[in-house]
Amino acid sequence: MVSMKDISAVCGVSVATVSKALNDQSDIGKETKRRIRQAAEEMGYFPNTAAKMLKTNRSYNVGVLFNHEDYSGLTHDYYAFVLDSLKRTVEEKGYDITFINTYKARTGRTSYLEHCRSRGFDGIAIVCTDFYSPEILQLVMGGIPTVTLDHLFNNVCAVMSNNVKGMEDLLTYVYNKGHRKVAYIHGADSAVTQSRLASFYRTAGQLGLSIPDEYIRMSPYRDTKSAYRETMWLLNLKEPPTCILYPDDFSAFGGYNAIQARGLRVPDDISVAGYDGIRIARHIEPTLTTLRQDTAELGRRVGEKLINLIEHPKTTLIETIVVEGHVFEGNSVADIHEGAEDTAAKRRKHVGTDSI
Amino acid sequence: MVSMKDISAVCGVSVATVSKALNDQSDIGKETKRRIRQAAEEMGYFPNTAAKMLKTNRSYNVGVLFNHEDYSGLTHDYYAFVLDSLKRTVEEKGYDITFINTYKARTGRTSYLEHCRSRGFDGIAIVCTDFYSPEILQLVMGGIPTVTLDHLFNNVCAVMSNNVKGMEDLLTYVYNKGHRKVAYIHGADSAVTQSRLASFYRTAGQLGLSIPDEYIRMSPYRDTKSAYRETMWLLNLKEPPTCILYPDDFSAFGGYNAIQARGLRVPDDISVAGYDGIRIARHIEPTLTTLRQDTAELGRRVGEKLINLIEHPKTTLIETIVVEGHVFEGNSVADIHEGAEDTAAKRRKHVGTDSI
DNA sequence: GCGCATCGCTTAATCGTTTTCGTATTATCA
DNA sequence: TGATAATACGAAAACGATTAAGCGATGCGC
Repeated sequence: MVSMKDISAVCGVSVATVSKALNDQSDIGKETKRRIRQAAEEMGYFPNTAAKMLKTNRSYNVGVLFNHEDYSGLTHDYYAFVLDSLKRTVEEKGYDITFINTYKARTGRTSYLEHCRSRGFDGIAIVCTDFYSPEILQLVMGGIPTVTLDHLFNNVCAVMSNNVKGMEDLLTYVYNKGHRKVAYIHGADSAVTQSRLASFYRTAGQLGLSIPDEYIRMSPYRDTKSAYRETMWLLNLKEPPTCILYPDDFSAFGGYNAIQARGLRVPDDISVAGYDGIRIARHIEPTLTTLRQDTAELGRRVGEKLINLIEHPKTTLIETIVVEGHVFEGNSVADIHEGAEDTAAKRRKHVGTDSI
Repeated sequence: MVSMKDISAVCGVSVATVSKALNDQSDIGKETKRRIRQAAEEMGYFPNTAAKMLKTNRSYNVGVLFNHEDYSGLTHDYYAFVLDSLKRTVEEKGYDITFINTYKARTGRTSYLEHCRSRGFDGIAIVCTDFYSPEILQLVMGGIPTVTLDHLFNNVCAVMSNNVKGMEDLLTYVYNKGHRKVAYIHGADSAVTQSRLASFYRTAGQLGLSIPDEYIRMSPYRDTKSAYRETMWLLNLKEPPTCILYPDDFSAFGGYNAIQARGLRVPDDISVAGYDGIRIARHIEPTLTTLRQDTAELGRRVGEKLINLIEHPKTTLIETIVVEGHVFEGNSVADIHEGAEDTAAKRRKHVGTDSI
């Protein structure tokens, strides 16, 4: 490990001079600077981050919180894509990403905040966790620049996918396709679920849709089995819906299965829409119509905001950034307008009809 | 940020004593140790990792290389699950995970190795990257304890999914279901592809299967469009296969689509098998029969090996660890034994038959 | 020629730890 | 009692960088 001292010895200058030359400070002669930089290059010098950190209190490292009880968000398409984009964004600016955790084999369990302070993270991004745990509250109050994803704390920057607009767009899309009997299987209770559900009701009202209570069901996120059951329940109604909205794309596939098991077809017999826009949804037939959240943009905005907070703490606004999604039009929602030569009919003609 | 100096002042001892007390060294009085630890607790002390690192040359931080040109492995189910497991494993032992990258906004681009040395990683896991780049070679030769996933370097520990056994099991499974005309769409050239392909040929030979050249096709990993085309090509053969093996599960779904577009059904008309065992494959009907790789075990073994290398460099074997997968039996492969009351027939009866 | 900036570099302190070596105190034993 | 050993603690150097302050040399205006 060649250090500045080694370079200073070789070049016959002091370490201070080396430091300044390498950091491109102004009070070093041109020629000296060149000599030093060349020597550093030749000797294979690279700065010791720990020493730099100790001295400057800057780590150029941001912590990312990404824990869930049972599974880490890594295995969740939505979060993984956001993280991927976040990673690119901060790396381009010279920051590294380290996962925040709570283990400490040698000293026993530590809190998230202690972990972050120990590591000297310049900032933290809270992407996926149980936002209601007191430890998280302690963390966001800890004074380290912080950005959260899809959750709002007082006085903390947040980047949120626009769930209100998203649900509005999705329901409106379905409405415009002629659907009047729309069921919504929503996810387990959370801030996100609340927004979507409220938006669903509001939009339904605006569109003049009347939604019977039995059309609103609950199924935990990403639980295909449960979505299957709820779908069956809806299909068994005296007056089943013509379209079902799901908490997420995974669940929508659970719906596909139930519908198929009943000998029905998507979208010919019943329409389905998901939420998220995970990759696979575009590769399975019938491709899923879903509200595609802009994960690339979400991650980018989290990263940019965080770095702004770090580098310009005074002038950076504490704000909530809202990122829009859009309806990805697959072919899981049929156009059922009166007499419409709809896709379902076209398909039926093409493939030949069977059951029902 | 309360430091040891603060504690020493409060307790009326030297910082050396504080350090020893906190590190549970033997040459400190019982009572003093208690006092110091209590004070540290009350004052909210936590060690400054940078200072510790500088002094001890240990970071308790491992670097993970996880880059691909176009997408990071994060968005890839297989790698994401491995990383998830790796993360748990090392965190339990008190290590953090930081992504290795190659940006350095302030000093220009750096090599992977420089980045690792700068950060002082105790070890590195190379999970997903272009193993043939010279920079990777430089990295693994850099003298930092290293474990690679699914790639073999000289004198470097590796954890490998058993592709030979995997393909053997999968093909044998398909054979046992009665299939004699088996096509294999393999992935783009790589060590992994080579193993699987070789194993495919060898196993076919052992089973007495003759595989016409036209049954062997190539399609890049996870490219559903390409898999679609290749599937079409196979279906257009004078004598199409009864079963198609795909490079991965994503591609298999591309196959599903082609088969469906032809008005055929999986598995009634043609059987399909994937590779990987990504989560969604178990939630789409017909559920995909696939070689499920044991991502949890793979990640765990990478983590354990790496920490052993770090903590016991002398006594830890440089070896290749092979992890077995297993055939996950979905219902995408039909039993086509002569006269078998197979699932396909059952399904046909149940659902009612249509086209073809 | 004198005062004063400017330039280019050095000295030395500092960040928060760890660790070696030394020393004062007490205990042990012949 | 005096020598020795064990115990408990402190002083100080070191890790590798940054940075404020200082200082000699040069150039410039008057």
